[in-house]
Amino acid sequence: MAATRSGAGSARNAAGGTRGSDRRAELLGIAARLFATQGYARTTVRDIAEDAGILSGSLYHHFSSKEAMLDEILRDFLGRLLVRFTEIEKREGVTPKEKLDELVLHAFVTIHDSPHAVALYQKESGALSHQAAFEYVNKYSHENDEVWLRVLAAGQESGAFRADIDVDLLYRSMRDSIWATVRWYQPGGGYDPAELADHFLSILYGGLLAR
Amino acid sequence: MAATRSGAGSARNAAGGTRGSDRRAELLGIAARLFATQGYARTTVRDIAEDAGILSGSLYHHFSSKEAMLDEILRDFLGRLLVRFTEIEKREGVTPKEKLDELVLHAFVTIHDSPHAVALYQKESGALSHQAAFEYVNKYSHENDEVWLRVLAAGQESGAFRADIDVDLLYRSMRDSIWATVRWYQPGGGYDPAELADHFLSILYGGLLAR
Amino acid sequence: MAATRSGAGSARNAAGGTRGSDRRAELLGIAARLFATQGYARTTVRDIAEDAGILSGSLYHHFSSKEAMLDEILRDFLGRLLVRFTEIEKREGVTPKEKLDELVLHAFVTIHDSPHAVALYQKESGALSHQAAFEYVNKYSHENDEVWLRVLAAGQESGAFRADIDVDLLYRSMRDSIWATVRWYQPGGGYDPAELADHFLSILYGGLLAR
Amino acid sequence: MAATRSGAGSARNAAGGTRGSDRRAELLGIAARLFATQGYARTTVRDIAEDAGILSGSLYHHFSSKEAMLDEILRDFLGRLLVRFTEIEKREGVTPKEKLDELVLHAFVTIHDSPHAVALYQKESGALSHQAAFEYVNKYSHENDEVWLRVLAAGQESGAFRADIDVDLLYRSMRDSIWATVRWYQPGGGYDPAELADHFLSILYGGLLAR
DNA sequence: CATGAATGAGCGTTCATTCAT
DNA sequence: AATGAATGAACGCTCATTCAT
Repeated sequence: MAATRSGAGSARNAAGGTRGSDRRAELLGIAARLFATQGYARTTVRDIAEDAGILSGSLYHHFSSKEAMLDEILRDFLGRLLVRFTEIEKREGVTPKEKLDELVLHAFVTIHDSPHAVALYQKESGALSHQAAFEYVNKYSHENDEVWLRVLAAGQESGAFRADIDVDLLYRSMRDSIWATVRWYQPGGGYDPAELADHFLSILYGGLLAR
Repeated sequence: MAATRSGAGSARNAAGGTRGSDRRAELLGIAARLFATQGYARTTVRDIAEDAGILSGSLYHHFSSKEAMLDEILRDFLGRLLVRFTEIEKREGVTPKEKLDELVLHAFVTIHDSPHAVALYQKESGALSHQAAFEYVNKYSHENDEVWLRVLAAGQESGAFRADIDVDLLYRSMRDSIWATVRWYQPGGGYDPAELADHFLSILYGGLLAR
Repeated sequence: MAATRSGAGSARNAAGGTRGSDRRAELLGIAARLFATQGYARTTVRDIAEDAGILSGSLYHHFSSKEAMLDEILRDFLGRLLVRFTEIEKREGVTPKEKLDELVLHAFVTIHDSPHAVALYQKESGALSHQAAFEYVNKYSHENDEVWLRVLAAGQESGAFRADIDVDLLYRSMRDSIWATVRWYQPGGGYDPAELADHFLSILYGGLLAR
Repeated sequence: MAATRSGAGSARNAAGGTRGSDRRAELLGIAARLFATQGYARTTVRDIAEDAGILSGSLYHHFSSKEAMLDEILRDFLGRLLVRFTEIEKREGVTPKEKLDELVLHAFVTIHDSPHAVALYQKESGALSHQAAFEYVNKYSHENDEVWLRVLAAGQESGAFRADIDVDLLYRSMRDSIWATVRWYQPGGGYDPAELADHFLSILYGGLLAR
């Protein structure tokens, strides 16, 4: 859907540049911020329109519905994420541990770069997962999960990671603890993504106990 | 609050049990389940009433508002939690590591016993934290945080836990990863609270790397 | 209706005195006060019940509906008033001016004795006058009007009152200005009914202009 | 307030008239009529909308609440009234009696021109006077009272009016009897405002008694 | 007599959406 | 592109009333 629309957008604007597309992106940015901050249900189309300096009816020139905005934001976000994670997994000549390092780092970088989309996904994916129109959210999520699980399993197989660990449980633990960071993370607020990744991995790899 | 009311109920109703109180509790249970499942905003009072087999107006015989139901659920849940956590921290002749074991175990037990209240809190506390009427949610949360942070700090001081770890970051990591379990945990579905606690602590204490 | 009910009441209580009747009167007093103070529509049966120390459902043991309470209050009030006004008009060997004096005095005395019923009537008669169930309010009011108009006309005929005055307009003026007193009159607050009557009549008879 | 808005309206809409403002005014007129006829509490927003040929929700495009409609009606009415009364009081080279003549005449003209606003004020001011949001009603009322009281007192001081009269009582009498006219006054129904004023003043000045 | 749980209709209000201009 | 008036469904809530206990 994101592709369809942005295709239509650029078709309309073939000569004049991507002015329409810019406006779309701007509006989506506003929507993402509000959805992330207040929750999708609590955010009204009037909130979004007001923030953009137009009337709510005018939003419908750009998007067919409030849900379509949510859809576009999530589809774009999850798509990009999967592309990057897959890229990391596919890297050749790289150990599973190094891949895990990269995955974790990229997750924290994503939180830094797209905090609203991340927060939005965290907040709403639960409610969305039972709606037919958002089937793809489950699909993307599942594919992302698979990447991480394969890397963890490869680490166990290679003997780098402890064999007595349930990778399913471990992965859920890691995932939740990494992505939940978005709730308190503030760009330029004491930690940068690399530091967070380092710290997280330091505990993960070495454990809490002193030796 | 629930205790107060059920106390009043049984005083009035010494012989026949606390029938009125039971109804309240029943309705609160339904509300908690729906709030947790669909989100507070998406749950209508008609949903709750229908589930209870009455009309929406009849709910107001028991509760003054939809918000009052949310309030009672959260207050009760957070109150109980703080009492238990504080109890664990205050235990004498117990090492910080043993206290942490107990805290983690109790968290997983709480997820098992009160999954709806936990999920509800996870979902809504963010939105609630800016509302004056739910100030107490922040207060309780903060006090719970303090218990865990003191135990972690004591562990560092005693030399049991690594000194090079930022306890704030560590605590957030642990907290998010433990409580997020509620999203997928199913009573009687392969794991019990003790297993989850053991597994979690095993990774936490020993780290992921094989030796 | 008032007669019917109070008849039924005393029949029920032939042996045991008028205990039931007292309770009725007490409840009607509370209702009258609240109707007068807040308006009929703004007063809920819960307000009345709460003021009486019972639950709203229990009111229906005494009265068949909220409207029945209003009905009984108004019927009683207007009935008594008409009896007294008629009595005054019928007095023999009394001049029209003296009758007018008496009517005015009795009006102020009524305001003193039954402020709630008066205020209630003032407030609600307009809305009631178009409802079939309250036809009798118009009837009573009209009969009261007729008494006053006959006395004023007799005064003109006797030569005591100016002949160039439109008695209809005059009566409405007097009526509104007398009964509106209830809005600010406070028993024991500086004026008593006789003073108010005197003052009112002094201006009415003598005019405002100095001579 | 109406003036402000219609000003804004015509600025936006210089050529085509104040269409938006007209709609507001039209809706306010309908509301005023219904509030006056049935009472504010008994009038539903659905009544108003139906009368205007729209749905109740559509009213909220023009007004933020039912109360806001009441507010705008009353504020506009009381504001205008105070302006006119003050204007009359301030007139130079005019005796107190002549000022009183003008005040009375203007009151009857107001009843003729704005019967709904007058009736609405008469009916609801009592209930409103205890609500913080309608504080201004008391303020305006009190200022209007003061104008009349000063004119009456000046009349006494100048020797034109009887000195043995309690102006407070007199004013309340006059006020209630004048404004209550709205309950039965019908434009084009036998009396015009000037006749009513003349008749009222004739009795007031000359008294009822024949000489 | 009174309780207390429940009804059912209706209320003021919100909000995503439509559409003529 | 945008406006602004309107829709229609739904929402949280109120309240007079009923009735089994």
